[in-house]
Order: sequence, then structure tokens, then C-alpha cells
Amino acid sequence: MPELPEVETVRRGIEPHVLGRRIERVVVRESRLRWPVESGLAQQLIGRRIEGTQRRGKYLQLVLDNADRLLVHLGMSGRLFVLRAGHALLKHDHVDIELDDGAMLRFNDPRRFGAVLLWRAGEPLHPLLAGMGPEPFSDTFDGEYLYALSRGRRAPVKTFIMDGGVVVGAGNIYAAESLFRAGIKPTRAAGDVSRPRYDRLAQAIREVLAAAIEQGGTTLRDYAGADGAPGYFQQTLDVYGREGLPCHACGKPIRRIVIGQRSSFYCPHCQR
DNA sequence: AGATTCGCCTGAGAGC
DNA sequence: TGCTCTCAGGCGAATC
Repeated sequence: MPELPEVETVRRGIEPHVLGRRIERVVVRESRLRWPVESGLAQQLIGRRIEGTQRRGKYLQLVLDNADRLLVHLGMSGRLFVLRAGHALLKHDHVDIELDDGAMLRFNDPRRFGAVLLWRAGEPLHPLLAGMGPEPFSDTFDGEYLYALSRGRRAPVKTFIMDGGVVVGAGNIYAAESLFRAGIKPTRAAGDVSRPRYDRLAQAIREVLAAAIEQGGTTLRDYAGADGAPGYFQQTLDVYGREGLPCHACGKPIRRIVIGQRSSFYCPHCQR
């Protein structure tokens, strides 16, 4: 399940293959994604040169030479591969973007929770990008920010940091890992977490995401990088998916609970 | 406004 | 072998 580190890994993986390339052909086999792929997409893209790649939250962006941007969201099961044009077709290969050197970006997404959208130059900030919280590596994201925003909130701190309007990138896996590193119990009300502990949490979120990016993301079942390679951060996980296994810090068994319909893992001894 | 629930999807794995 | 059931979950929209 691609979260921020996985999307960043994909961005880094495809960038050298697409930079400066011109789009020659676009094939949309299935337009029913999270939002419909617009019918004129191919016409909008063909002939454009790709000038850069960016990421905002979990949205990957191809910046075109007319300043339009192609937004790609991998949803839960989306993959973006760099292949040679004409590569054998697999089930759920929904969109191809063929480049002028014979390479091809291929979007595959079994569950179709992903999206491929055009954000045209001159249009206001795309609605899906508006209202997003700060990037975890930006200057505006720190303990003070989390502390101020959380006052009066009774929702669990895990739910709070997973809210993309608070900060982007703390998906289920990384929220759990960050809370473990910060020693904070995930069920604690966001408004009851002290300022010093939010300092630790903000730092933990940055550390966990940075480490995951370094290791190419976390591969549990669905995720693979642009070259098809898995990530390796799952070997570093302290709590996620480790129900009943000994805590890496104290040896007591990791507990699994459900918070906001999502599996949550924590160490009842180390996290308070 | 904040919190909660719903709905969209398919594949993997368990159980029979 | 093959069917049915459950679960996974990002995130916008709707509802409480």
C-alpha cells in the first residue's frame, strides 16, 4: 500500500526515465478509477515534454512544458512502471504513457482506488491538493504546530496525525511506527498530548519517513517501485504487523487494536 | 467544526 | 478443486 515513502520512491525511480522526454502516445484502457480519467486526456498530453517530477503528499506530478501537471495517485494498489513500449499486457494495466525514446510509463491498479488527473496551468490549486497539511519535511511542520492544532481535539492522536489536513505522509504504517518511536499510546486523545511529546512525535515522523524512503519504501503485498523492485523498510518495522511478537525495546508482546476501523499496533509497555 | 461512517474495488487467504 | 466469506485500506463525501 503506497504511502508517502513509496510514492517518493516511485517518483525517484521514474524521474530519470521521463525527464526531457516527449509524450508520443497515450492509451487509456480503463477510465473508471477513483475519479474518471478525462476522455480527452491523450490529446492533452501528446506532444508535451515532461520537464520535471514532483510529489505533494501521495500525489505524484509530472510537470509538462505547458505548465499543465499530470497528477497520479496510486491509491491502495496502484503501481507505476517504466517499461519498453509494447510490453506484454497484464490485467489491470489501465493507462500507458509512451515516450519518444521507446520507454513507457504504465499505470496498473487492481483495486482502482488510484487516479490519473490533469491539473491545467492557470487553474487554481487542484481541489485534491487544496486543504492538505504541510509536508513532514517542511519548516512549518514541527511539535509546536502539532501541539497548537491538537488543542481541544478528543480524537485519538493516531487518527489526528493520519489526517491529511494535519500533515501528509503519516499513513497507517508510518503513524504506528512514529508513535512507537515517540513513546505515545495511539489511543491517547490528541488534545492530551503535551508539547514536548509532540516535539518528539514530529521528529519521529520525519525520521521514520526518511528511513523508509532510504530503504525504498515498505512492501507488504501490493507495493513495488518503478522498476518492480520491492521496498525493504518492512524489515525495520517495530510494531506494524507484529501482533504478539516481542517489542524490540522491552520484549513484551506487541498489541493490535482497531482505531477508526484501522488496525493499530503498539507496545503497551513502551507507549503511554 | 470535529468526529464518525460510508463507499468505492479486487486479490489474498482462511474455512469448508 | 473450487466456492464463499472476510479483510485490507486512501480518502472524499455524507452524516451525525
